[in-house]
Amino acid sequence: MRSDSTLGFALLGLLHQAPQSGYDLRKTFVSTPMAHFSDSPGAIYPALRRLARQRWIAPVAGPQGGRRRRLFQPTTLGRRALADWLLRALTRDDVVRGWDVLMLRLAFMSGQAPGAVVRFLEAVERELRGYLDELEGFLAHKAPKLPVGPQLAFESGVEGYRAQARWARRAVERVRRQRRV
Amino acid sequence: MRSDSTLGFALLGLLHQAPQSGYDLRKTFVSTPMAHFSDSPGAIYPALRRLARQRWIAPVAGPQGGRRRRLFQPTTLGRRALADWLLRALTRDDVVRGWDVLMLRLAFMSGQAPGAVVRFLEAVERELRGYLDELEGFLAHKAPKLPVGPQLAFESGVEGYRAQARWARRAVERVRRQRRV
DNA sequence: ATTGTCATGTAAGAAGTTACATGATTGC
DNA sequence: GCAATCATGTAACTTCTTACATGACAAT
Repeated sequence: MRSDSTLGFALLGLLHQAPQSGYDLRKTFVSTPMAHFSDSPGAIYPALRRLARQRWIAPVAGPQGGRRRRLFQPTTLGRRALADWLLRALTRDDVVRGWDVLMLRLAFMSGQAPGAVVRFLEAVERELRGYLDELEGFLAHKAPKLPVGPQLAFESGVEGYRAQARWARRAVERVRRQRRV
Repeated sequence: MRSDSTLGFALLGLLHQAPQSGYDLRKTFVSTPMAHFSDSPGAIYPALRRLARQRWIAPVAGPQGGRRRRLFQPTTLGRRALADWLLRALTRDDVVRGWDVLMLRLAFMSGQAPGAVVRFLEAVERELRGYLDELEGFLAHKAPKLPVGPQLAFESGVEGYRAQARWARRAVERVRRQRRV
């Protein structure tokens, strides 16, 4: 049992920051601009049960009295699974089709081994440059023959990847500078 | 019956360009860089059956002999449904969370009423600017207090929306110029 | 006491994934 | 004849969505 949905890892990462209830997690999803997860109880409570079933999280004794709240906390196994997921080697596919997931991993990565963020960002930039080289070929030779609609849609994609590559470059420099201090 | 999954509309749009078989559509998905749809038969054939069941597409008599192939073609009802989907009014949510779907709509929009593409792109830019205004507020006041990871992840998002806004601006100008000729 | 909101949950169904199954046809 | 591949399909499973259900606490 070494896998879960993205939602599962998002919950695991948030619980790693602080033990919380399902209701707390839902509130985080509605009030936070960074990730676009659903706040539906039909997704969150079953996901929490999945995590609990495979012993990645466990209930914590909360404050007695007041409203009923079930607080959860990652287990040792869960922390290891989170670290594995965060530090997993990057693939081209992660960068091309899974940008949101990558940014989720980046957001949770601060607490991991020093240097992990730098290595992660360097890998992101490397894969992006590689993919952009492929795209430039298509852009030069085949894209001009397309109708306006598809052509614009394709260019939007290319511009997106370019922007991400620039962002990655600056991010690497910034994190390197910070660590040196 | 006025809805379907994104995959359903992608198939409908491709069938509108030319009657094809499920196998043809799968090949389009693997060989085309613009949309990242799955080529799995377990997704495509059931989706085609859904479309056929609600009378949006119908089988066409293909060339006799040769391999067995079931060609499909949109019905009048299906063409109308496609047009409705393509020309549907834009929401903030379409732009913020559904970029890929928007670009799919743009790619299929060439065949629709003249001016549709311009109006579409103008709406995209308008919604993007509005959302960016919201983001700038967060970026100035709350983002600096975040840890590096979340901060970078957030900035990546902002950079993405900025790039899309620039792209939309240029796209509007280009399409306007073309139409004037 | 009653009403609202907090907090957790479940049921039914949609859609996609992986993996397997099945013929038919083509190329050699 | 036989292997490869073309082409369609199905089965089991996972996850998420929408909508409803339930009860406990809080405020008045």
